[in-house]
Amino acid sequence: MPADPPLPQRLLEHYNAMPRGERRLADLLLEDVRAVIDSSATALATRAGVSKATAARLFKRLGYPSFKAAQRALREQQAEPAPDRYGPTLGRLGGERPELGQHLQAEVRNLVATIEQQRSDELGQAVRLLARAQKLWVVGFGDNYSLAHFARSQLIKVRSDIRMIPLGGFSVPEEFASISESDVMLAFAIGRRTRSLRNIVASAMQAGTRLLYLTDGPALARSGEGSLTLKVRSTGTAMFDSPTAAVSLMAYLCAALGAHLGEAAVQRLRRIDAIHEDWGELAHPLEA
Amino acid sequence: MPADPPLPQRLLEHYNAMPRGERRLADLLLEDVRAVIDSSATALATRAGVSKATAARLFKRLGYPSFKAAQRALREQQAEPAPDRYGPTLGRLGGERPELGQHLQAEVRNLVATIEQQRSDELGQAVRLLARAQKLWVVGFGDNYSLAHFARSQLIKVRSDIRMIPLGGFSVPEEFASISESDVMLAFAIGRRTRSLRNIVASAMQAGTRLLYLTDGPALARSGEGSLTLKVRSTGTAMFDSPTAAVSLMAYLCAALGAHLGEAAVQRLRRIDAIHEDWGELAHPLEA
DNA sequence: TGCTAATGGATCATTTATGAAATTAAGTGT
DNA sequence: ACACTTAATTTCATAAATGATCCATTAGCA
Repeated sequence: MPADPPLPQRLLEHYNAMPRGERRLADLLLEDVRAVIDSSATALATRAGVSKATAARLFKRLGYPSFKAAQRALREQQAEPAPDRYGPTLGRLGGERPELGQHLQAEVRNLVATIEQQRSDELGQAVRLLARAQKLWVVGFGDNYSLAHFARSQLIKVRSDIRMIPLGGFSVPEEFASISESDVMLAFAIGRRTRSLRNIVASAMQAGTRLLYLTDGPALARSGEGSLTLKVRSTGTAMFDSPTAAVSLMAYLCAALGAHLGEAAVQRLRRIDAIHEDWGELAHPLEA
Repeated sequence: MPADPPLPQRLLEHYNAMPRGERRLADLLLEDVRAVIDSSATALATRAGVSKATAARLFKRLGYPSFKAAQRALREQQAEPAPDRYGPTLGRLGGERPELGQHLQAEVRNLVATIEQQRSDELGQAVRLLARAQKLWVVGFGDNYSLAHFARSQLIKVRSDIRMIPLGGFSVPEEFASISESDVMLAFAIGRRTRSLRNIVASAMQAGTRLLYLTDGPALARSGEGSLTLKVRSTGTAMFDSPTAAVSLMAYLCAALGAHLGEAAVQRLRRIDAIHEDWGELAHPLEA
């Protein structure tokens, strides 16, 4: 019943005050608190590249009397009712704010897992897809729309001919009709997958368009020839999933595409900046 | 012509290797690079709560021969014709894919710094703002549109009466006219801030609307009564900044709002699910 | 031009952090 | 109950980090 703060919380609270070595270990734990439960202090220290002494000190700093005590406490916490998803919200109603530390912990895990899971050659292939597409179709329905919008807003800084689906209030099939074999479709399928997505993906494959498919679910079924699935993790702590890792991966891909395109991309960026500047001036020539 | 990397890049690169004091200063600079140009080393050190010596050492670590040299270099970069954010890219052109590991590290740093920087009472206040607003105006221009869209798509799952600005092809002032004192505006100001944003924020304040302002820059100027600025870090490793941390913070806020609203939110979610299901069935009753 | 104030850079004494090794505690098997 | 093993904790010498202080240089000003 004492309900001491969970580990991620404590890590956050003391993060600033930690010296380098301890921070190294803290970073590790932020990625994976379970490690404390499973591993020994020695193993932990080794994994983080610090000495056992440092590990001991960290747990003291966090307010535990010792590593052992911390481990015990955490094991107990772990054993307690495993609240999950909507259920718990119903259960612990009444304005209980979810733990920030938990959130961070989950996000970091997602991020690390997502990024580490990527195969270098696949990323390279993805970048090439994005670069060589004649037209690029960015697809995101429902909750995926924001993600798609983000992707497009970054990609358009670096190359031209990018279409968005769905577009404004326009009917999808009409827009989609102009897709061709030399195009590429970048489709987002995080969380709830809609009918529309399945339909359009199916149509695209039928049309022979190559596909770059970002999902937190299973890979594309018949992903043959040129199509590619990138998996991301989006598990959230409370109520909703979080597209953070997807955003991050997409940000990376855009940067990578920029680097890939090289001079062309840079020039495009410059042009965009110039126009921005002009417009800024034109709109309000009075501002300081 | 050597086109040395800009300050934030360097800061991130060396961040892990920095001892506590230098890190404190680095954090300050990541929030406000301009400080180097404007302030003296002494002032900087004082602001960060470290000694001059530490400041000097930091700049040495970053690869500059001295603080002065760094300041000079940065002033030049700043003064250059176009905002040369892309300079470095030009330097290492030619399809070099940016380092995945670096990206990940930077993202995690941003995340941790962003989350850790939030004050619990402010987050609580933010949630209350979101909860009590009669109407909620979600504002995001330019690159911030995706973010705003994401925010709205999550928030709408949990409460009603959320407006989006800008909306479709509609003129902003016309929409905005109906704002009232009992409303709240959630405004995103990551990266490039547009005229429109400044205008609308100014108008909102004038109208007495409370503001929740998410930014990677300086806080809102006259943030009196009820308005609130949440700072996020968005420093990217290559070419573009990354809104990852902002997305994550927003995801948290939405979850927190859900918890805050409690039963009401859960019921709303259920209703939404039900409708989804109905529609799904109705649209394609044949699918497995 | 010469004086003053301020700023940056370097030095060094002090504090703090760190790992190797010694010590203690907790098991394990006999 | 007794070695014996293994892991945690403490100790301590060393290394690193830090800030106060001093000196040199520059900028501002009369």
